[in-house]
Amino acid sequence: MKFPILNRSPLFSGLTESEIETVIESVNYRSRFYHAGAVAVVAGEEISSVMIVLSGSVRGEMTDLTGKTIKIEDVHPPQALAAAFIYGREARYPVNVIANSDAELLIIGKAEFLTLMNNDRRLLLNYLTAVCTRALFLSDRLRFLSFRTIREKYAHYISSLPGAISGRVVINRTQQELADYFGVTRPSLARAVSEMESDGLISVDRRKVRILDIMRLSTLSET
Amino acid sequence: MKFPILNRSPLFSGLTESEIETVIESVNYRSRFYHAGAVAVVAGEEISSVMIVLSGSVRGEMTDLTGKTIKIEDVHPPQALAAAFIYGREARYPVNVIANSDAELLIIGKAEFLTLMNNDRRLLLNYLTAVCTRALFLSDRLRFLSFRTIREKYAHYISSLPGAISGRVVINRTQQELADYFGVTRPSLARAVSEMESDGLISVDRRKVRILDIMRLSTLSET
DNA sequence: CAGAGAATGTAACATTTGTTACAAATTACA
DNA sequence: TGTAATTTGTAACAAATGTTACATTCTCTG
Repeated sequence: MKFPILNRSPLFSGLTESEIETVIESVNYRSRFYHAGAVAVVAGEEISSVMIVLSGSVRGEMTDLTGKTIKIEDVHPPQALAAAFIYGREARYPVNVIANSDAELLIIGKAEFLTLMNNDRRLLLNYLTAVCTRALFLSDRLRFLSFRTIREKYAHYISSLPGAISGRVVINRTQQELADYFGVTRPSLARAVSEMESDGLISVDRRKVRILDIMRLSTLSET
Repeated sequence: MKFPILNRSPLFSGLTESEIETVIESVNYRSRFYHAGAVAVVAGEEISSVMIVLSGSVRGEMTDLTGKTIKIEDVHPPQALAAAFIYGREARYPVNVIANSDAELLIIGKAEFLTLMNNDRRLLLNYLTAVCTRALFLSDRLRFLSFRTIREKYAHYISSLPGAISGRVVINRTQQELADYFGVTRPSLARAVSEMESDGLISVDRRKVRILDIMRLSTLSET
């Protein structure tokens, strides 16, 4: 098989190796090598293809007006670049894409990829699942960042956990992870939580939280 | 035609009235009436169908543990409910959906809708465009909410406008809209902007902004 | 072109969060 | 089991934002 790594790609899940090969060979794909440091995509460039990392790794990087760069994220095989944006209206790459190491990308025109999905329901469902799951994730993140105060975020968060109705929940993240999820600093989160505890809203033992005053807690989630 | 409103639905754009009718009639759809106040969907319910508002209107509403409700948004014909989430992994409705007035919803099972898309490339592309555009929108919002300070958001915002390179940009939103977009209050935004002006970073005349000190401005966008 | 309504500028004070630093408790694992 | 690393708790001060209120400037429309 030409690109064995695709076996592990969610986009091709459910297809056998030979099916993947058949599918790929049925379209006008190309693969391109990039030396370490080479620019694969410039931010703002229109998205015209599906680009899948086959080997090596690339990173997304933003550049400001002075040329200073900020790394956004690494993309490893067999992930695709900006997968959830490809068919968006006037979709453009939000970041520069640069090879971390020597890397190879599989490139399939987006019209061709559409044809592939049209011909194989599994590919279609795989892609739809990926895009919709991404939208769900983004929407979920957005909800928490939209709450004004840390107390609101925390109240909303523990209310959505299983066990909230019984009044006992367990948070399965570290405080740091939760703080990152909320977009705040850890000490600020810790302070907000301990204040909620001294206000009698909750009682906290590390990751175990008891909800003591649902009424007052929920007034925090108001908009 | 049975559901003339679908003519104006982005999901069916590019199809003639009769084509839409043919498409719809080819699957197991149903339509359901809801009296004003009736609950069409309970939050947390698995998304098993595409639901399109045909008449009347419905609203998304969140309920907290005490039963208090917060209205999230109205959905009018011919919009679909949670369109971008439908094929997500274990996708569930994030909100309760309640009829504002007497309303009619068109309901097509998601497997059936998948078949429709498989059979008509235009439907497929319409849906993909909708979902990807939504992902783009969410991702864009998320970026701005992720910046810590208002100055950072503003700097990043004006840097991304056409004309930023030439140093002159025009913001085509009201201050209030921009503040909402950033998730801050309007007076806070106004203050931040006027402070940036007195710091010599920019010069502002209502919606017209001149970028005076790109270097210092861009250090604000660091992460 | 005048008046109403919308948008913007600004200020004082309250509240919230960030920053930094360190101690205490827990966990991982050699 | 003991030690290092991680995680959590807490505090003081600085910085940023929210809140409220009002003045000013623009814009639309009769």
